[in-house]
Amino acid sequence: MSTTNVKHALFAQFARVGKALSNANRLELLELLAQGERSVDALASVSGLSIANTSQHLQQLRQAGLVSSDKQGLKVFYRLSGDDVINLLDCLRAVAEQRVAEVNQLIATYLTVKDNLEPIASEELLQRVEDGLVTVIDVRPAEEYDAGHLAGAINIPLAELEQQFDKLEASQEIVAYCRGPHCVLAYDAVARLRDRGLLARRLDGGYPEWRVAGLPIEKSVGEPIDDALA
Amino acid sequence: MSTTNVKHALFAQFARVGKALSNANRLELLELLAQGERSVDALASVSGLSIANTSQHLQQLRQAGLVSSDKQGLKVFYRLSGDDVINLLDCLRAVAEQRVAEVNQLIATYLTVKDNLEPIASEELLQRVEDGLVTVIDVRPAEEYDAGHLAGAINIPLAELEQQFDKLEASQEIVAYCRGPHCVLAYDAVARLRDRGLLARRLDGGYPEWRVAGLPIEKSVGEPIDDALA
DNA sequence: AAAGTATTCAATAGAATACTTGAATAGTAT
DNA sequence: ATACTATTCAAGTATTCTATTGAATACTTT
Repeated sequence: MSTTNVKHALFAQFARVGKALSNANRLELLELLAQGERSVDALASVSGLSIANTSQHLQQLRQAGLVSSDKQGLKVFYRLSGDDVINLLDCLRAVAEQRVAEVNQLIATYLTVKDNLEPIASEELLQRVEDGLVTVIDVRPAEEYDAGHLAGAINIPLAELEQQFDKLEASQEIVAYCRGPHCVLAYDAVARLRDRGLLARRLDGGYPEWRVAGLPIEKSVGEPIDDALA
Repeated sequence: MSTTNVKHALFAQFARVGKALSNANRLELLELLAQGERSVDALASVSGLSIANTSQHLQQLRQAGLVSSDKQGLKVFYRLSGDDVINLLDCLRAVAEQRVAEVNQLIATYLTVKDNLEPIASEELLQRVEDGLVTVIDVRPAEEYDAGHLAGAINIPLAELEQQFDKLEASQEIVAYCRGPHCVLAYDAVARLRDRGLLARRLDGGYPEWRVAGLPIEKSVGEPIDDALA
């Protein structure tokens, strides 16, 4: 193989990974898998895709090396093949946020809450948690919380936010987080909390970023995410 | 727009960036642009693509926000729209290297030179350059060297390596670098130098990574890369 | 063994992509 | 003005991708 061909072959392999990232549904599946491993039908029901379609996208992701799978009994569980995949996704999001005008427009129009809503950084949050100054809420579905969450966070799925106001102390600042840097759940939660007069902010990043950074986490169960628990 | 639609719209925007990374030729163009800005026909002739094809790929990259362009006289010059794009490309390469078996096979079969050929890290190289312990050679074409290179590096394009052995001191270690982490030029140069009995290593990363890391660089001219100089 | 469940496979239609060719545009030089 | 150059546009073809449908496979439970 000539030098030029090696170069082309290498670019072609890199392009396989790029291709895996070129479809919105696959990106959503990757974000879901970043929360923890899941079976095909769990992924299908959460993402809203058909089972067959989900299966095919997962196989493409596997061929690109981004996810791995194994069969446990009847079900096949998929997971990200490494933390470097989470980094890659965050790089992709960062570039898109920086460069694609529509992203900022979407965020500005539908997600941003007014005034002082800069997200809080991980290190700062960690400090304030240790000092007991904030209440951290995880607004993801219960099964994702169970698969792993920030140490000290309580789970209030977005759907139950209104009913569980009593869990929150009005005097303390509240920090909400969810699946990742642009996950709508946390934006939504913060907006609702602020509507009720609470001091609320969003964590800059979600559970996967926190975990990859080596910050403290807890797990309720050691099991894969199972939507039947929801 | 509902919350779910916002989420899908965001993933769709991220996917636009992924799509830009899904083609080997576009990745090659991005690597070339990481060396410095260039006109369409310079990119076409270096990459071996037709002019029209190159132009169309560049427009896709521009729509994804990865490159920007402006017309100077007759020519249109393209450049990466930010250093975060270089980071994204490195993330992509790193994941591919880690996860796609074929990448390692290509590297192992065609690029790796035997024994102690671990690449040298940027910080280590910087130290050794300051101590005068190494000769750093830039094996890219002269026009890329002119557009920017590691401070203190001398330019010996790969094609001229054999003729320019006299520039190298046999007693000193030689470090070669080129366009990026998997650029074949540096692998090739190191292999040839070692064949001649010189102590040669490869820099871990290329000029773009060095520059983005904030390490010292030099420029011969402030101009875009023009292949007519070659 | 038979029935049931989870996943994958296979076939398909419609859309998108890559590359080529030749024409159109915008700027430069004579 | 005219010729020239660099790039983009437009059209066409072969290929690839997405999502759907229904069948096939593999494992579990009864």
